[in-house]
Amino acid sequence: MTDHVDLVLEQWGAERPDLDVSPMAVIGRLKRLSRLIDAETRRTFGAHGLDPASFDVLATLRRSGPPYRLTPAALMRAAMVTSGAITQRLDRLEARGLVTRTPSESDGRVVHVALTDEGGALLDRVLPDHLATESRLLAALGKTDQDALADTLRNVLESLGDTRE
Amino acid sequence: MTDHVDLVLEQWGAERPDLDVSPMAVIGRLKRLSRLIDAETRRTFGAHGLDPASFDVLATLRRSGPPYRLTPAALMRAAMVTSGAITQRLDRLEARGLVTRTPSESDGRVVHVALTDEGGALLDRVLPDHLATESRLLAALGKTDQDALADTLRNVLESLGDTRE
DNA sequence: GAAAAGTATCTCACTGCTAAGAGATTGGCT
DNA sequence: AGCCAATCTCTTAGCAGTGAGATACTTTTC
Repeated sequence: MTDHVDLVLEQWGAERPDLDVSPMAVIGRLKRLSRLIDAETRRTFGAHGLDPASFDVLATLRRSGPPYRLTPAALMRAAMVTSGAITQRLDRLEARGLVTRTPSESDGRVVHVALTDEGGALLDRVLPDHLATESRLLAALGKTDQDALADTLRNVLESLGDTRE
Repeated sequence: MTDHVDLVLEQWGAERPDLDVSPMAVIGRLKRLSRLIDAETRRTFGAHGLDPASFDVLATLRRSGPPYRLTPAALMRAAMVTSGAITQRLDRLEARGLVTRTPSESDGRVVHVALTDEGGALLDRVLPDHLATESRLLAALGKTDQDALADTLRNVLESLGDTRE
């Protein structure tokens, strides 16, 4: 069977046979799959009145465990976005009462972002649906393939410096 | 070794041991890797005065072969973006003289987008650098692993309906 | 051959991100 | 103690995308 990227590779092979375009077989597919995943998960979040960015913040707080509180800097690193993006995400979530911002007592530069009961409850409602969507997206692969895929991706991420924290 | 997603999985395991979060091992990594790839390739394009969106259009035209001409609708499908995004990309590229827009003679609804000599020359300058960047991003994997990864990703893409055209 | 359905492109309001930098605070160094 | 570099959060301008829909043209159906 062949997918869109196979067509792309054939086209390059015909037009630029002098170049080795084999990295595109992986990177091109990662990009396309990423877009598909994004579109699908966006629908799931939308059904609960959320967008991927808001879900990401709520989930990061939720999985950090009690007291469900992190700094904007920690959220920024977890989400791989700029500080400006986090400020805006928090503005939206705070306006909806899903998180609170409190100045730190020990460090005047720092703010503590905490999940409200409402925010936590909303996340717990969305999470099972989200996991079902993710699972459906990977349904074509058996458990062994999924594990192998995760391992391979971890190797690449580690080589690029994506470590814990 | 462990990466950021391993930490995420551990956290969910502690906070919500009732849920099966294993799909995140794959999907979470795809998302993070995609962001890293995007940031890196953006730098390569930037060195040539391009952005990923512009490169994408130029490359799609270039690999389509002579006469290096496609419709906005074809570009839209290849890039997986909305028609509005393509219109804006073409506005920018046309203003820089990298593509031309000509109304179709056989179908009044259709426009032909063609690569100019300048656009083709620019793409041919960027492409080797871009391939080098992609290759570097995957340097941690051997050829066998890369092939296996490409195969697995193709399986998933096909299962989601990502076919040739 | 006229009406209805479909297709292609573009427009526009809105959203969310980045890049650059400002302002405030902290901690290490001398 | 005092200074300087580093850190943290927020601000702002600008950019690129989406979603909904307008417009124009073509094809199908009766």
